[in-house]
Amino acid sequence: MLFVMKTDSKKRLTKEDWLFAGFRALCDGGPAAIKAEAIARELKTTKGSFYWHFADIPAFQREMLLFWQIKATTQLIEALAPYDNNPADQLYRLIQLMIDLNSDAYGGFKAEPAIRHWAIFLPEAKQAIGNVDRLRLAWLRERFEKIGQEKEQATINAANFYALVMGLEQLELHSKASLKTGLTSALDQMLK
Amino acid sequence: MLFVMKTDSKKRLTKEDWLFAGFRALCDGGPAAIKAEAIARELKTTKGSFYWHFADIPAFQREMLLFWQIKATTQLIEALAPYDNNPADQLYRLIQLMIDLNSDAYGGFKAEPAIRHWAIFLPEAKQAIGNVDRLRLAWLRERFEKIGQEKEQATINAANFYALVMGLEQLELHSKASLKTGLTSALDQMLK
DNA sequence: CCCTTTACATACGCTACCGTATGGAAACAT
DNA sequence: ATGTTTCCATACGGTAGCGTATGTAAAGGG
Repeated sequence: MLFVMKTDSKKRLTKEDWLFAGFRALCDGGPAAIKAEAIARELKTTKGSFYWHFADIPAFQREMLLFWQIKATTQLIEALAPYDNNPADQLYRLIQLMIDLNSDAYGGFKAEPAIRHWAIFLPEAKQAIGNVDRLRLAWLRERFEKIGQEKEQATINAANFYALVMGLEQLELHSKASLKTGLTSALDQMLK
Repeated sequence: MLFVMKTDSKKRLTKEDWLFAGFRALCDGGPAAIKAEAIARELKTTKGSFYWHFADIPAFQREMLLFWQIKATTQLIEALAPYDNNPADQLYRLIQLMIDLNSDAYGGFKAEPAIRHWAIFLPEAKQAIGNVDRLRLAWLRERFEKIGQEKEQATINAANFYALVMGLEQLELHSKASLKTGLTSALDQMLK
């Protein structure tokens, strides 16, 4: 059997198993749901395992954030690297990517809104989000500049485009279709 | 003495006192900080008071959401009603209003981001946010239509403008100045 | 096959919060 | 003043989570 179940038929757990379970908890219960005993029950084990893999809850949270941070920065940028010679195309492709990612990413959970929320109150999370945002914004700004915009306008458009995606993501009054038309419309306006 | 302190020199508390304290707790500790005993300490009283004014925590949360919902819907719309004959002007004025509101609103706390993220996990909050969003979006769409845009484009622009504000609000990489130039730039593009 | 390392189970004391019960003080009416 | 209502304090039992300590089973090297 090549494709084994992730949750079942495995006696010993890895750190990653715990981290994934942590993201699941975060996503459907919020930051307050990141609790050793509760997640242990979900994994059908005990917190003995948790305290073996992690020193304590804060350490666990730090590992979660680090894990996410890496994924969140490399993922999109790598996926769009092949089209690096056509920046405008990259931006339009990005829209579709965000939409797909938003519905089902990271092996079954979309963590970004939850983490962004988490960041309001946990300084560690705030820093993680900050890093990710800066990196993505720099990438976006680069595209707008490559297209030929002045630095100032490119910066504004990058921030606006990014903020728009973040905003639409949480409004949740979007069908996938209307989300795409909205973003496309905005991007059209930005590219004059 | 006309302007007395809100927090001090008052022996008996009102429901509103508790609600305000609840918002303060929400804003700097997150939804998990909405706890009867903790807030009671903050108010230098005991939870006896809490359980006299409110049945339990969920009831308290519902009252918080109701309170906020009313403020959040009436506040901006009323403030802009005087300029109802010039929709474009209203939109540009709205930008300044949002900026001011974002820095210090509702008597010292800016609750919206916290509530918006609260909404991810608490259905009651989700509904409150939904109501507010719908009402604001309808108002925005009306402006764009009055300016002369087709219904479809007006709907898109309303959603995009609103989402942009929400997104920029949480990016927190904005000075007040850059926030204004960003929003103004986007609005310029939307009004062709 | 034994023995060390790795991974988990169980039990414990501790703290923080919930919601209830009940007593009592302060404000108000008459 | 006295009774009533309004508001708060205190004490209680219960639950849930944290982190520690210690026992124990499963892998893997020699």
